[in-house]
Amino acid sequence: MRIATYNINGVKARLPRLLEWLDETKPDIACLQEVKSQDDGFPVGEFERAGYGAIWHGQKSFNGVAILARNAKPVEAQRALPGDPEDEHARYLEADVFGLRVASIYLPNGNPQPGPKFDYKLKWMQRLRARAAELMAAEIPAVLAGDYNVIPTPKDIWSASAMLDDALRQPESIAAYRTLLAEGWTDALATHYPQGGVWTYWDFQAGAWQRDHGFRIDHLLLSPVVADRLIACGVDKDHRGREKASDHAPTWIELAA
DNA sequence: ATGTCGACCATCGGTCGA
Repeated sequence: MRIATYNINGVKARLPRLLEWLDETKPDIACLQEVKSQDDGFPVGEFERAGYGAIWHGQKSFNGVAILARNAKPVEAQRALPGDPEDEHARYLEADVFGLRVASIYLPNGNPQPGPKFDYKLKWMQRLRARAAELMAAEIPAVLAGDYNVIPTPKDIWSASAMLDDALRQPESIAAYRTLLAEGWTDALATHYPQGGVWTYWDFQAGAWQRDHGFRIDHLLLSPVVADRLIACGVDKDHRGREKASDHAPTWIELAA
């Protein structure tokens, strides 16, 4: 079973590319972020024609997450991260599908830092930790997939000295991410590629793609029983280089049946 | 230092977020 996460940066602008990717790679589950569409503008019919059931949490202009499943409809388990009723951002969706609990996560970017956006990011990460701990305590087989907006180590960016002032590399952001790992979650790509050098994002600016100035911020975190089933993982890098591509590449894991 | 892109409002450019 293949599970992918893909920050698509606008579902309407990327729809042809997205349908092409689904057809070429046939993930069983696809977690999407930065849908950038209101609920009623989500192209559910296009996905259904492609053989994918979908649930989504939309928002005008920004954010927005979705979960697609091949020849199945995910059963929604949680909409929005618990812990702050005043948080209106559409950044979290959780569903049961194919015997797994799957979350699609669009973690706040947090720039500029310091500032209120960075404070929001760190509070959001505390809430994610609490939710993840609930799933862990209940021993639910789970995959927390998405754009974490965290560069976990210096091996996860093209230059160890790049972006040091950025919210994605702050010690507080990295510590919050590492706390998840310390509590039993497995970073699938980090486990499979300990040497690093695997990117999932290349900025649109400054020729970052052409220079391979990327970094790794799209992560799949696996609960223990799911980690035991991990047989392969990777990044569909060539999709980043196509016409009208997102600035992220699809990132995936393969689980033993 | 800068380089791009999508959504939106409301046009044909500016603003925001990334």
